[in-house]
Amino acid sequence: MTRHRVVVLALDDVLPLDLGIPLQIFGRDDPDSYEVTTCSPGGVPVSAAGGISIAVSRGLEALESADTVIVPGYGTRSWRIDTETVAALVAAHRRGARMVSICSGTFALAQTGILDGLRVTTHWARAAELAEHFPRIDVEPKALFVDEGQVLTSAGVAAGIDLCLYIIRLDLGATVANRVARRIVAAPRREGEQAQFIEYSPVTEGGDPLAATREWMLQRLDEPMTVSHMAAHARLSLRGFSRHFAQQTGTAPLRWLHGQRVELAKELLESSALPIEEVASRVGLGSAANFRAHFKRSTSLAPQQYRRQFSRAAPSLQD
DNA sequence: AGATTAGGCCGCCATT
DNA sequence: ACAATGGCGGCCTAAT
Repeated sequence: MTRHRVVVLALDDVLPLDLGIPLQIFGRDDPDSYEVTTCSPGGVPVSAAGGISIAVSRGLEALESADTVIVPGYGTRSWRIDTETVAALVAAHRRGARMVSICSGTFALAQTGILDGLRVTTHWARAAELAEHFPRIDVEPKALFVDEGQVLTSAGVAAGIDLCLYIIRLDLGATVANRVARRIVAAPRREGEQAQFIEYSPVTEGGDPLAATREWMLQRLDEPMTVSHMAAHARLSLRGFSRHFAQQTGTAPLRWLHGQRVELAKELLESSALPIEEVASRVGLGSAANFRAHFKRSTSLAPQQYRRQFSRAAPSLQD
């Protein structure tokens, strides 16, 4: 059997985690099945990640012979990609190559037009942005991953693992997929249509009746919110709500909310190039000035400093 | 930066 | 007697 050529397109200089996932999953153990390489626009060297040593840097011409193209998350600076990269992706797709994205990698595929009319997903914090810029795409914010046949997209990096395992199951069957899952210590299977937030909330033990209200709050982080609103949603008195909330989370409602807003802001700062004002409004902290104050208080870093810190090359992971 | 105002937090107590 | 509740008021925090 000829080997199936998997080409991972790196759009940032180094992205150990996202890039490492397909390398790990397709790259070892099954040398008879997959030949895995990386490439990048202009052939700029890419650090291997996750303890893998198979990364071979090539330019976009590598996409010409790919059977599967995987675009991992990228874009700490901007999600725009150049026209050569777009053309290479379009050509690969037209040739029949299977197109896969992980996390914000979906933004690259979106620019090529090959997602138009299809159901896709990306990281939940950026789903609205994707839908806004690419109105012809049907963005499914709650899926872990979406299989549209030739095109498969996945949410955050954890969902990228699920998608890669799913693809191996399609190609080589459940036995091989389960063996790979065991090797990388992943759950052998999570369904693509399962709600995406599950991976972000801690496991809820029994006796956590406000979990639904917290979830409801998380989905409305960009809107104004008062404790009265929360209490109304939970159908409790103000006093009762505060009391239960504190008991279940260890902090008061507003404090918890602020914490969540800052967490979302970190996500956006790391994974997008959105201006500070836009981030401020998306996380429900109103003006940029107010946002800065909050952000600095809980991270002791200004938003821009934080972003800079994370757009630098991250340290390589070992496995 | 300081003042203003709305809203939040929490101890306390009467009620259930 | 006990536990949970909900309202009140004083003090604190957030936001403009």
